[in-house]
Amino acid sequence: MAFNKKEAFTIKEQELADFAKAMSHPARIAILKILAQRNECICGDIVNELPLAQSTVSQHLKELKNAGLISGTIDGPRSCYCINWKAFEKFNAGMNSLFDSLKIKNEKACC
Amino acid sequence: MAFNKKEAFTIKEQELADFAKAMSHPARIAILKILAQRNECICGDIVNELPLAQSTVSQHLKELKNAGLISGTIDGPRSCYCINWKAFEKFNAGMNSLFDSLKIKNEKACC
DNA sequence: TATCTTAATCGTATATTTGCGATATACATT
DNA sequence: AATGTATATCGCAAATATACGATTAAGATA
Repeated sequence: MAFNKKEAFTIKEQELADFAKAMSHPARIAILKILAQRNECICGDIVNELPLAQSTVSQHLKELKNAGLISGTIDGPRSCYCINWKAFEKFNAGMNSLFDSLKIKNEKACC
Repeated sequence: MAFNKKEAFTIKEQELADFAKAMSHPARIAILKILAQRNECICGDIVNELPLAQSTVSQHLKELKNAGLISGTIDGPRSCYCINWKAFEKFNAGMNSLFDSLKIKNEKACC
């Protein structure tokens, strides 16, 4: 019964939801934080910083990459990841367009 | 084996992730959009606007409420929901503090 | 009181996510 | 060539999320 109804919504709604989903786990927030704090690209040092197995971290990195929030390049035997800054700007823009109307009408809210 | 490792991360990381999770489904984005566009509180008209069963919508509303993104009050036989504007400000602040460092160092990114 | 309307909750089926160990792959080093 | 190191992927188990119909509860109306 639990068929996927996600495609019944607009592309914009789905995109915003996908962004949010990519950030919906503390491990992935932590990864983004690490990437943001170090200005050089990081490979598997991330694994050492997190309380998770290597395979699990790799999986989280893959999800962030699929969502477009980070990009990764292979550098010899290791991988290098960076934040995709433009993706976050897009996310921000989507959020703003969602709530712009609210900012104006906010004072009329009843609960 | 898939024990919940979420509590191994910081409170801030968990809070940001919880926010994101609440918005990680297009139906919930759509609900927020409806609440933002109408400046008066909405009850179950939301159900009519969405391609989902009443029980499913109710479940999504509950999740948004648990996450603190909306508030709801009972008005006779119906329920009235509103966006919790302060919650979104907090979310925004959390996002900004996550990426402030990146804004400065961005030009050094290597991939 | 009997009935209707609105919305929450329960029970259930299915889908997706999370996490790990094991394995595979790819480059480096000896 | 053999070994070591770094990472991705596979396969599996457990946990969570999604969705719906049925039921319940509470207020409104006949």
